[in-house]
Amino acid sequence: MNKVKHLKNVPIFSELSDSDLTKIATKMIPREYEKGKMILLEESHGESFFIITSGAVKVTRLSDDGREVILAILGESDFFGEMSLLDGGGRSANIVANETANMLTLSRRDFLDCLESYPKIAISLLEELAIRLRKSDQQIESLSLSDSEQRIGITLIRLAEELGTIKQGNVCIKNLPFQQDIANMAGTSRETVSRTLKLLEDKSLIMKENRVLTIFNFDSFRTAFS
Amino acid sequence: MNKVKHLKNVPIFSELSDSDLTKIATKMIPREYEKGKMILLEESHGESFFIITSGAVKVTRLSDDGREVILAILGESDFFGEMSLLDGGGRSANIVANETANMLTLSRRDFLDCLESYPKIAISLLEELAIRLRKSDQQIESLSLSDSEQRIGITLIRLAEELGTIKQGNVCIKNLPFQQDIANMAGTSRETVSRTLKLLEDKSLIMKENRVLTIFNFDSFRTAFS
DNA sequence: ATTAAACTGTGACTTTTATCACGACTTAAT
DNA sequence: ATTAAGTCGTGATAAAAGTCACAGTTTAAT
Repeated sequence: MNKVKHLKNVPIFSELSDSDLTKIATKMIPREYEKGKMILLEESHGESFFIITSGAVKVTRLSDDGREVILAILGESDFFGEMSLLDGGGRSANIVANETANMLTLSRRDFLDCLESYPKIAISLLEELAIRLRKSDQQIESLSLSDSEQRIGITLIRLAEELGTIKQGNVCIKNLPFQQDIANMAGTSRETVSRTLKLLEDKSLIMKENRVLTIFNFDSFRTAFS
Repeated sequence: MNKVKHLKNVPIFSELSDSDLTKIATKMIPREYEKGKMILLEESHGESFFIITSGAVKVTRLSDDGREVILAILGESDFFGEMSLLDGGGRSANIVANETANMLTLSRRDFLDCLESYPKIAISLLEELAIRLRKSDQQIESLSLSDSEQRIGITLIRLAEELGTIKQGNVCIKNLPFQQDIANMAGTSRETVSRTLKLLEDKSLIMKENRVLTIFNFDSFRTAFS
């Protein structure tokens, strides 16, 4: 029962004292979702706030014809669900467990109470949303005026920041998402991802074998693509 | 000196009492910006929070080669500048007066003080950011999987919601932005906007003459494009 | 270890959309 | 009223990227 330990890693809770965290922790219910299981549905009104304690989920939107846009991949200590709690709107994103994932959940009421009682949480959450909005704007920019190679490069950077581990300037992404998922993040087709990864490998910017991708010299890779 | 009146129209202040608003209003400094004047620069650290009392501004990002992506067009009672104040990050968006505009401004310190002193403001602001994030996600979706006709349609909807007036089911956008601006919002080229507007006019979905565009049957237009 | 299912690489073809070019039209200023 | 600058319409062309098809690999399950 080390809920408090998990909470400390979550940015929006990091400024609270242990005793406050303990109080909040008692209200949080742990849940487990198997790989592929839908956690939030597009049409349902959000009812809970979720913190990921292990595993990963993908945040998607589905078009009428079934094509999927991946907005983000979230991992340990990331959270979600706050959007529908805040603005009451349904139909935001779908969230699916990308691998078996454990969560701590907080009910709508308890979540809103927290915001009222601990203004620091509200302010931290504002910071977090501001950062996300910035990232969204960057992505809009990249989708608007980059070619597919740039977009895929930027997507690899997003993945590296989210899932990668750094080793002497190179970043290693274990458990690389499938090409189709990368395509859905970059707004392009699976085949184009395949060809582009090859191209980047020919340019010696990346290396990949099976599900592991290494970006050489991450800093210069980053400046080259954004 | 009717600052309070203006503040009441701004969603994030709407829940406060007149006396609180009066207190806040004394800290706000009015400023005027002429058409074309840059209000916030990409590289500068944000120093103020702005509320638009008249006129309009456009929020843009510029790529290295000078191409512009328009993220939003803001009008009366909209606000901006809160992002850099919240996360301290520089280099978010450029903001330019699209027509001569009047603002009320609040310094970084006063703004953050407001959030601490009036938790309601923080919560309202959270709602507002959640709504914006949702819109951004929608735009990412549309950029990812729509063709240019769809994207332009969606852009017209955004413009109509922001700038339009409703008349018996039709929406009329006076002061339609130039084709180049529409192109920069929709992530396409000026020529494609020209051809597409013609196409929509041929389909009798819209009508335009000079700087005025009318969308017929806005509801069905909306469902057709989103 | 075998098999089936899922994922990937790649060529050929097609579609979409950007770009270029240029004349026509508007608008605002002198 | 004339001009200049900015904006718009439209054809021709080219480039980028999507789609299709299918064989080769990898992965996971029995």
